Amino acid sequence: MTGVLVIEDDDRIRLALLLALEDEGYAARGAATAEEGLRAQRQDPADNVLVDLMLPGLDGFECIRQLRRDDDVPIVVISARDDTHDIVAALEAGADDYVVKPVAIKELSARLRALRRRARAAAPAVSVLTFGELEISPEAGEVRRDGQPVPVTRTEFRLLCELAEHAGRVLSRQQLLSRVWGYHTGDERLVDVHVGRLRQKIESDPANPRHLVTLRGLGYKLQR
Amino acid sequence: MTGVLVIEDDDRIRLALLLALEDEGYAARGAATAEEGLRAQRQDPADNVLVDLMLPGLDGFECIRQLRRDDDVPIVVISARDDTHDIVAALEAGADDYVVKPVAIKELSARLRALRRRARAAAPAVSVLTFGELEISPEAGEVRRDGQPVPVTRTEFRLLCELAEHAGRVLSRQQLLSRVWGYHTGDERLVDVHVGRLRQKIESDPANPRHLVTLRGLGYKLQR
DNA sequence: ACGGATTTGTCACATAACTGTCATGCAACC
DNA sequence: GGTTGCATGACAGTTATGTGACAAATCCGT
Repeated sequence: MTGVLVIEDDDRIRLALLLALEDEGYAARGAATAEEGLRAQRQDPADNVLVDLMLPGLDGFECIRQLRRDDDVPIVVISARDDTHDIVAALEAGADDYVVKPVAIKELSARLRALRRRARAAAPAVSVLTFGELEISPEAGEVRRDGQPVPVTRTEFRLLCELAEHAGRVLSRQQLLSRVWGYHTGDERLVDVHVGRLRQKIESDPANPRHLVTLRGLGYKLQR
Repeated sequence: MTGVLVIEDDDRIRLALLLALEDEGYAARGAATAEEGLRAQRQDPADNVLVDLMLPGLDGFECIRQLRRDDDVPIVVISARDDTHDIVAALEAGADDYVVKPVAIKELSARLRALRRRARAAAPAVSVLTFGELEISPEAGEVRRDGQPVPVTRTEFRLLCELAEHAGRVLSRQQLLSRVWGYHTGDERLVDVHVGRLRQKIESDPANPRHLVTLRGLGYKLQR
């Protein structure tokens, strides 16, 4: 089923849209603010996003930009204003289409379909981060060494991804604890243990790590 | 320079569009009939096509279909009629966008740009997804293993399609719940059960799945 | 509308896998 | 040489997953 996320602050309109979309066979979810919508999309990406321009807090334009930053999802603006400036600005910000409220659900649905037709094809090669003989693919949830899959646990994988995302930079134990575990306090030795386990799996000589290196007194970093 | 082909029978409007588009930095050409437009596009493909719906002879819808047959060019309909039926029909026929005359040239230009951003590298849509000995045909609603049809239930089929569409990527139980079942909350174990049943049917050794694999703590993925 | 067959969702349980803590020992630093 | 920081192995508690059983819901032909 195709998922749609509706970001719209007016409860009545949002609900109406959600119901109409579900009638059309979509799995529709709603968000009342840009922040909520961004969070929802990050957690469980929908296949389309509808966004109103006039939102409390973060406005629609900014919302679009942030959605675009880490996602290629088709974005349709639903606005009450039929104004060239707004339309151009929204499209420039990264939106794919702009419709003016009120809009017939059939039209909306057709526009979404047309967009997905485009988006699908332009699609997907799973991205891979490479560190010498190491390959890390966050999307595939997979780590390979010399092309061979390496079984890593969830925590190890998250830790590795975190380090890979900031390749070449030191991350302190505190930073890792907070980003990987969500702890904002806790025993920093925990990080050591997991780094150790990870090394056993991804380093050819775990005692003399080449990629996952310690910076005494600072933390760890992943290098090429 | 970006080329645009304008298919519009009204000389005044066509000329006005051509001039405005050139002002915007496009290399614009015109055609007064669908036949002429199709010929022009075949001979020297433009990067975008604008087409009016009301054309003498071959009408706009048919024109779009024929353009689509051998070309993946972004097509924008420019029509005088703001009618849901027309919009839906045009998009279904293969158009990418539909704007109502008169339209601000800045808006048109922005829409063209947004479309080109999406324009795909020609990739014929595959109707059968293959994973080793497994064949999944979403359109035919059929799954085969070594060429033999495998009876799967509707839920299993949707689940399989969802995984197949995102081949090689992990999908969390949440994502699957929301995309296959439309639940946005619920018991994640439900996914496990159906994955298990699916494995019984599509894996040669269900206890050691080769395609429908578990990523502990992350979710499931389908791989080749 | 009815009854049987199929499908779906829930539950409970077994088990394998993972996590965090701790203690110990080594290495680097001053 | 003393101190601090780090690596590592062991271990027990916790969690995640696979699976069989079962009841509710749905489908389907009559």
